Amino acid sequence: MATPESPKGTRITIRHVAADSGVSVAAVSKVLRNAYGVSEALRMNVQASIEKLGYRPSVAARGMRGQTYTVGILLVNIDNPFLPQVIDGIHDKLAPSNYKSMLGIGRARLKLESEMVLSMIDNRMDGLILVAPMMPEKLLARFARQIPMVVIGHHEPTAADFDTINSDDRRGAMLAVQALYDRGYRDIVMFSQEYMKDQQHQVATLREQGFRQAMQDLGIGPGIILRAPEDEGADVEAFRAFLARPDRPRAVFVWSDLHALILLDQAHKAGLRVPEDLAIVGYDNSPVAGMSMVGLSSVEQHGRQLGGMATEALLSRIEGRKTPKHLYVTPEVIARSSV
Amino acid sequence: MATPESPKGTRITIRHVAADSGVSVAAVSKVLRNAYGVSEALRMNVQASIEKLGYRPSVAARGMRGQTYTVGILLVNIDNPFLPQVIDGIHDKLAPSNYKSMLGIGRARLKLESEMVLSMIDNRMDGLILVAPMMPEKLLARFARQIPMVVIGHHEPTAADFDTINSDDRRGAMLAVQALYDRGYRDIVMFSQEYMKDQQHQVATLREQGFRQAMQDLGIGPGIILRAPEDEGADVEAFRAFLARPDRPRAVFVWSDLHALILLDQAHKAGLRVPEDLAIVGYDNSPVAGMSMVGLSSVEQHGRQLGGMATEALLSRIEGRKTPKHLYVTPEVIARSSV
DNA sequence: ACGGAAATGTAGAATGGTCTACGTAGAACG
DNA sequence: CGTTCTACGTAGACCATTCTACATTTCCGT
Repeated sequence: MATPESPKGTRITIRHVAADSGVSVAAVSKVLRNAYGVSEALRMNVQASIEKLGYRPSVAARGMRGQTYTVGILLVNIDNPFLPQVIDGIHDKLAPSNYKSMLGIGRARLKLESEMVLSMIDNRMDGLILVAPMMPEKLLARFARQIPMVVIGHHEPTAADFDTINSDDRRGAMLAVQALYDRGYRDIVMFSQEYMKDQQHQVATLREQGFRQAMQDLGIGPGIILRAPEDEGADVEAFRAFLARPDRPRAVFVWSDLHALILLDQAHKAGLRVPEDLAIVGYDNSPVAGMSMVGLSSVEQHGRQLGGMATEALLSRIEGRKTPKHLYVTPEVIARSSV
Repeated sequence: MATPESPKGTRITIRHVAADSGVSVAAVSKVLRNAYGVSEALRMNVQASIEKLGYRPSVAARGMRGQTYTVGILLVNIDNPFLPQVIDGIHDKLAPSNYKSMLGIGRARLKLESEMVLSMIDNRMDGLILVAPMMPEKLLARFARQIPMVVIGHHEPTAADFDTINSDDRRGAMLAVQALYDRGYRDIVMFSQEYMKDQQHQVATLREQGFRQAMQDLGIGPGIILRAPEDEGADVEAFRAFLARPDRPRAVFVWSDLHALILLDQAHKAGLRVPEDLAIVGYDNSPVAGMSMVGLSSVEQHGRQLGGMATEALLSRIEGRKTPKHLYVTPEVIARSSV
């Protein structure tokens, strides 16, 4: 199992293996790729040499003609609590295959994000999974034409060149409103993502639609949507101002746990009782939400499942599938002490 | 700025650039690498063609002979709150250089961890930063002989083939004890990592040493160290049992916030008042700790700085430095309502 | 104006695999 | 027993770059 020392400081290549097992280089290559036309005897023979010499194929060399057996995963950023589950889901599905994964972090910046994708293409990766990317459909489509691609957490239901796997965000928002309604709340507002161009297919937008829909269906108003700025500090200020309003509604649906937690924190600091003075429902069901002193109600997205489905889609796409898939997972409200 | 469509579905290579600008392939290569022996005129000419054609060098092909300008970052796992800061620190220092980064996740499993490192070597990356790796010194050293390497969050002060960048964990533990002492606590225990072989240089071990040292220096006993099992569920049970003990000490220093938060959660569930019935200090100063309803005191490791220093070390090592560096950053206690 | 050094550019091998085309041996078939 | 087919294996081109020589030009000081 351990990696033997390379004998002479020089790396072991496919040629060494071929020499050791007394076959051609091409034959070894075939064994490595499980390609057609190798007898069991040859395979065993070559495998033995590979183990003996501790040979590992160079991904770089492979990439020049064939596959690299590496898939790239692009994350919006590293601290979103939604991500670990998704990644676990991906890794679990990837483990039995002989594919590896490499991650890139977009840091929620468009330029960095596309820079990372390009870099993954430069690395000749076999396919990409983008998690909650910020880039517009046009850019996604352009990249997708160069490499098999699956997108999680970004709605693009008519995209022809890549697959999308999403939680049903409209549904999730509706469930959140329903949960508040069931507990007697009627004056409900939503805190959503800061407005940005090109966001018609962002998850936040879908959640806004679900929110409005539910409010209307239940006959409790048009559904007022507020937006806090994204910058550190400004968001806190916005929440504080909201909490200080004399006409403050008694219930809030926040588009992400990250922000819901800040709101909850501020409410706590302002001496408000939760849920008596203010009820809150977040989105993501992050681990922190479950702590007893936090008790934030939240919408569970089943990230692990999303990751698994995305991986299956990607692998089949690498195998050659061209027709796009656009799949959804139904979310679920986890009610805690904040409602 | 936008990437132009590749003209014929076939990728643009250095040859196209050479043809377009009317120079040799080697000349273009020189421009790309900022190599010696290119006139300003040539450089401008070639650069223009590169922009015009939207050429991007293939990392895979580069890896076959030269550098890939990619550094690999290996993380223990994805949900440790200590990591985002470190990664930000790395990225900030990497941004001005023309290096890119790719991440791998070890999922706290030794086999997976070394598998990832090997994979990064197979990818011909130029260097590696390992964050809190689990693997023993011997394995680290073996890898370090194959690729420039810097390790964060793993003490190996005598390692000859790689650098280590660490928070001064002994010091951090001592500061934590001191903080509790200053507030009048005398019966202090430590919750540390589950015992594992080969851990003499793990951060937890150093923190244990610091804890014992401080307890002795202050003359308040030998310093009792408890260990909770790592598995989900069992740890909760262990904490609950601890809290139920009739002779339970009034103050606890926990080796990581991840566990401190679980303890705090259980204390809260058990109806204990913090800090009146139980004082807690954690380690990592994770964002959650700062929330007002959590208020966990914790030791700040200055992860961003660690990441930055590691990156500088790695780049100089890639440039050819061989003599090892072993650097430390002094931590700091952030006192909150839990003490 | 001359000769050596420095600056600039080029040709072609090298890198470590994969893939296409093809040769060969044995099996099946008539 | 000859023919065809199939399974197995091989030779050699190929991928996109870097790097090592080397050739050519320019620059200077004398």
